[in-house]
Amino acid sequence: MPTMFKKVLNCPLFKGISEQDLPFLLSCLNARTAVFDKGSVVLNAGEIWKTCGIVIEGKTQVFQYDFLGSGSLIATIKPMQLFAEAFSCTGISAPITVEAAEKSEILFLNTSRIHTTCDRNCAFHARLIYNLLHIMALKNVALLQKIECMSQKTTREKLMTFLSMEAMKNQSSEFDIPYDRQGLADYLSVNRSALSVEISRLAKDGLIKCRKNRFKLSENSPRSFD
Amino acid sequence: MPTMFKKVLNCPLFKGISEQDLPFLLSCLNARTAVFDKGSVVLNAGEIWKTCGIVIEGKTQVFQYDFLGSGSLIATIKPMQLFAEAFSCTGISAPITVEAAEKSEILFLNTSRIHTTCDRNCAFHARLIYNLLHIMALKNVALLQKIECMSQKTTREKLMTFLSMEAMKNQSSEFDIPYDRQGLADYLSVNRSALSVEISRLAKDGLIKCRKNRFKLSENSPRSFD
DNA sequence: TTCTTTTTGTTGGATTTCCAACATATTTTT
DNA sequence: AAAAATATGTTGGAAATCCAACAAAAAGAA
Repeated sequence: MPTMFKKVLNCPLFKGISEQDLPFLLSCLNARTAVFDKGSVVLNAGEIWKTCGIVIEGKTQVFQYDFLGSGSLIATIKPMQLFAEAFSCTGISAPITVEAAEKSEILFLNTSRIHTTCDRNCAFHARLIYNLLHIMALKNVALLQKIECMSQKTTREKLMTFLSMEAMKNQSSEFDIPYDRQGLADYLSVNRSALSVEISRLAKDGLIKCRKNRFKLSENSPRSFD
Repeated sequence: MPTMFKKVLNCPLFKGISEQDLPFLLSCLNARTAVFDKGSVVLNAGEIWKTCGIVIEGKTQVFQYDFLGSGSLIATIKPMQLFAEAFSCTGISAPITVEAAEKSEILFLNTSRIHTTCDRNCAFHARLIYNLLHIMALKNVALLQKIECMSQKTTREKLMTFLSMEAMKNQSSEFDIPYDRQGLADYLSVNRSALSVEISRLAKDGLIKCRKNRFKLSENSPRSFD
């Protein structure tokens, strides 16, 4: 456990929390850890989930099973990332299943203990609430951006919308994207080969330059960010 | 102002707050109201926004302007609904523009005052934080559901995913949807006429029954909820 | 009611995407 | 360095979507 303390301080949820406060805080949040073998189920769809999870070590994957029973990968949760925080806040039954993609150690926190100020009225509690709000707000923005990309009509527009956003984030017309081709295709919800075709076409039309994961929007592109 | 007090108590953000506490709370949150004429801009894209807004009366619309400068409607905000709460929590510059669709009265609240416990350590503050977390979590879930629908490959799958979710929410295989055909087409990001075709086809195939906005999933449909 | 306006359904052709199959390039392993 | 594995680019036909135009139905106004 103590070895885990130092790691967990890097989690955005505990940003600004000092190392000596952490043990109190974790007991306050009813924290418990568990280790899951590769392929085992961490959270089953349909359950009412009162805790959020933080991946300490390993990797878990979030699946959504549709009405036909076939599952699609929604997200991959890496160390220090949260999952199920939204569902545990709403009290609805989880529409997702979480599985360990490899042997993983998970830290579970009672979500309601985060926003319920405890008797001890600890100072770090306010910071924790701020952090959780911040994380949820960021996820919200990220989801909105994905929707904005996906709702474009053509693959070309989806791609340009995505690249414009990335340029904006990086404050530069030249930047690396965090996906490989298949990953980007999944994110934009288009066919991989169709995506490759469109990247080539945009390059041929002089709107972008692209080498591997590095893109550059041309100056004559509708908006540039130099 | 006092006439507005009673109305605002119905806003989910103030759920559980008593009428006599409200004035203190509003001053705590640096509340101010403003009236916007039809067509005027409430919030301009690019600004760093420190407040969230609540529509008291009227209607506002949220637009997202893409890299070509053409805007698409993201959401319509009706009385007692919040907007810009996610952006004001993150501190990023707003990627959206909010306009008054009709003459509207807006209540602005300093978001940071919500999660920063004030000196007075007021009891209702905890409730407010809980409410804000709940609202953001619900939005998060709603966005995830929209993404799940949109990421289906075919119009038929998009539609069935949406209808299954609605059936789940209503705990029944028969339910009303909150969109007309054009609205549903926009939500799923498909062509309206293609949507109509698919609804007819699903009905012909016996998977659903549909009359106006009322749908019924058939018993032989992959999942039913009776 | 009748007329007008709005919403929804239907059709066919143009356009776009998907998909499988394969070529080429890049990375990793031996 | 060679071989294997993985990632990316390219092609053409099949399938799905878009789109405009119009028909039918429903809702609202006169």
